[in-house]
Amino acid sequence: MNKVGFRNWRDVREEVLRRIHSREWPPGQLIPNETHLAEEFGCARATVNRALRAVAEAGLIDRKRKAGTRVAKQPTAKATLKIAVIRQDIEERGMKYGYSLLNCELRRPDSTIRAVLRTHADDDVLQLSALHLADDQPYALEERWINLRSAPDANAETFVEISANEWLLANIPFTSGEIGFFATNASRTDAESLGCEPGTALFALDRLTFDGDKVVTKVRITFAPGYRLRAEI
Amino acid sequence: MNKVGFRNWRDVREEVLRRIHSREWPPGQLIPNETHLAEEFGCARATVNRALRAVAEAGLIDRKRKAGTRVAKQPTAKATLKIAVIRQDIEERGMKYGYSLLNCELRRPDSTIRAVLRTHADDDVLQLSALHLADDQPYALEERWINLRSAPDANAETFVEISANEWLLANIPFTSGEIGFFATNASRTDAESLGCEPGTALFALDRLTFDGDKVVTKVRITFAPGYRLRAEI
DNA sequence: CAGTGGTCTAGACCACAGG
DNA sequence: CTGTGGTCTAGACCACTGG
Repeated sequence: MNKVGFRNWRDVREEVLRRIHSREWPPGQLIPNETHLAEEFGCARATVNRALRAVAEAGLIDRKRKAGTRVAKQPTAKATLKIAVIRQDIEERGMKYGYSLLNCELRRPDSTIRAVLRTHADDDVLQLSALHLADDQPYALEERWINLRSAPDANAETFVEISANEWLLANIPFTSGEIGFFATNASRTDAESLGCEPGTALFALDRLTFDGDKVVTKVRITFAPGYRLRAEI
Repeated sequence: MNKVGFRNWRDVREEVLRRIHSREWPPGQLIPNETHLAEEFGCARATVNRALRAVAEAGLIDRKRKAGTRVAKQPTAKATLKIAVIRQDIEERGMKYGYSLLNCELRRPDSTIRAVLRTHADDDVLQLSALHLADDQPYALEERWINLRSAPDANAETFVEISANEWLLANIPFTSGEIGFFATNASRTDAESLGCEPGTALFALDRLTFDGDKVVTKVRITFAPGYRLRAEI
């Protein structure tokens, strides 16, 4: 319990991580409270708090008022994915970005889409599909429905020069979203657009975007064969 | 510029988010510095800092010393995935968890695996495959290689009662990892294990786990048809 | 009820990087 | 060089919750 004299919260965090990693503080164990650690480390309690908060965010400890801080039994590995604009994604890989609008029209959606977008029965929605290219090869197919009540300005856009993906991000604010990843066998039209055989396993995602409780847009992005979504833990 | 008297950093964060969302602070714009905002909000600078740090972590603003704080032009949507233990994943969906070890043996790996695990040419590695079941139906296939230099105790385990997935998490510390998600057509053996037709599109992930610079384990998890990985933005 | 983490404050110094 | 965010401190009060 000697004072060590750590200078900043990162040092404290590293020391805490070391103790967890070395099993000096084994999984499930209650660790000393902030005041004790501050004394031991020779710093202010706020500094210890900052460090422990960071470790807690990483999922390695669980903190509860009164109950204290425990080393997590099963550190929940959290992978943070940056969902970038597709163009950015491609350019970061050092490839040339290309874009091609396949279809764009106002439609009266079926009840499934209507339910998802939370539109009225007599609302039209903008439905479009487009292809994103990397080095002139198909990269991803974008199929999108835009709720014109949430994004009325979209009606004035042709989406020929700029993809809906980028236009929406730049022009329509959103507050939250849901995203789901899955695998799907290429349909005949998928295969045609992406230049692969029907039945090929394709990585795809569905994303639903909200502005408050209004649905802005629903999009499905189906990637060309071989796509991998990477993340770090 | 009246004092508003926000009480805590969450209030400050909400106000900042509101201004960004309403375009009062449009994308790309420089926002007032912490001292100004603290005055305006009638709180300490540390409180403003706490709030802005949270907003920055969410990807909505970019902060640089001296350059100040700007509203991000393209808010990088960040989805945080909790990669839970499979059993936990299944139980959280209210289903009964089952587990069945298919194979477990010491092997001299081929050069590809050896390179990935960073083992020596004459090191054996533990190779195993297992099936995870939900309500007695195949849920996911686990194919794993364990570096015995990083996890020597694994050699004493049979992995009949407890999956390697859980055993490793509970017994072998790790510091970081890489994860990749992709889609794959079911091979004949995949199809047999998971009870589907060969060729079916399956969602799969590869994960590589490190303890410092030592590789602990490489695992591929292939999910039964219909699996969706969900996240919120 | 009492102990723990959560937060705020006012002030200070520092590190970085723009101009 | 100078303005900005980054951080630390000592002390204080609060909110939650376990026992």
